[in-house]
Amino acid sequence: MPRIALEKDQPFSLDLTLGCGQAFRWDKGEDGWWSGVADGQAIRCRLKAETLSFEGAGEAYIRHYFSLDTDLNEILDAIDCDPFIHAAIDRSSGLRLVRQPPWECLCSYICATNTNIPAVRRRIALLSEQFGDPVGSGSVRGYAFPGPERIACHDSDECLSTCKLGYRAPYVFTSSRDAAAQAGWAERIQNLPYDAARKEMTKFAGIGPKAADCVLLFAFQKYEAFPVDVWIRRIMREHYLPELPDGAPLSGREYDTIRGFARKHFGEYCGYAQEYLYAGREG
DNA sequence: CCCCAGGGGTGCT
DNA sequence: AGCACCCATGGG
Repeated sequence: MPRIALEKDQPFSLDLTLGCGQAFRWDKGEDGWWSGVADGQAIRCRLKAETLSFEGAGEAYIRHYFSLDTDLNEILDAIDCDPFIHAAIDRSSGLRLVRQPPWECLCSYICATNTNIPAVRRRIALLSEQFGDPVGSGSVRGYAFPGPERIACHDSDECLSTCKLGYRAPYVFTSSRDAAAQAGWAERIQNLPYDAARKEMTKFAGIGPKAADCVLLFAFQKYEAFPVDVWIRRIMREHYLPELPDGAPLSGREYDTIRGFARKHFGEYCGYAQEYLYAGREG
């Protein structure tokens, strides 16, 4: 079993990283091992003391996926600018943003509109079982997330009817056609600055400002992105922007107010601040 | 039965 | 441009 010895001064919590809701394909078994599929690899891993054990992927991929090359302390120092975020950082120390496969991430956040995390996980699992290839062997098995062409090759979004996507099915289908038609879309987005990348992302069907910010943060490492959902909005109103309305639907203007405040207050890594705030929701 | 959820598209004004 | 309304599904 391959292992990675973590550097002493670099905090890393596997539980917080995989359990915070940024990725939808990981499960923690009774034995304490996490299992999931990423980039067509069925992976099992466990963190004990300062050692990350893993199988199913190469060391370079594991380091890349978990952003182990990122100096987390530098980022946390940068966003640690008030007592509330300081407490959130203390509470969730070691949470890292992973590097998700772009297409899977895009699809995941189309499926994440107006719903909850368990339902999103089910939809992504169904899509993988329905359209993806079985991968792995022995104790590590699963289904690869299907490339866009696996969905785009069908005649209509009816092919998605078993995946419980509801009104999101036509969005997934249209975005599959779109992504399949332009092979280099992810590299193009990756090479754009945040604002331009965000504009490009919202051209995909079913991707609005919120979903675009999630994909930019979780798949493209655009740490200036600050996704605002009902939880983050509540936290920001209660702790930073008391003048925000309570109860009314979140308008585009209010979204930009919150996003703009966060960018100025937390700085260029405000996306990391968002995830630490989100991880501490409900308590 | 209810209300809520990591919202976006459409259409009206 | 800003706003109202609809969307289909699942969790609690």
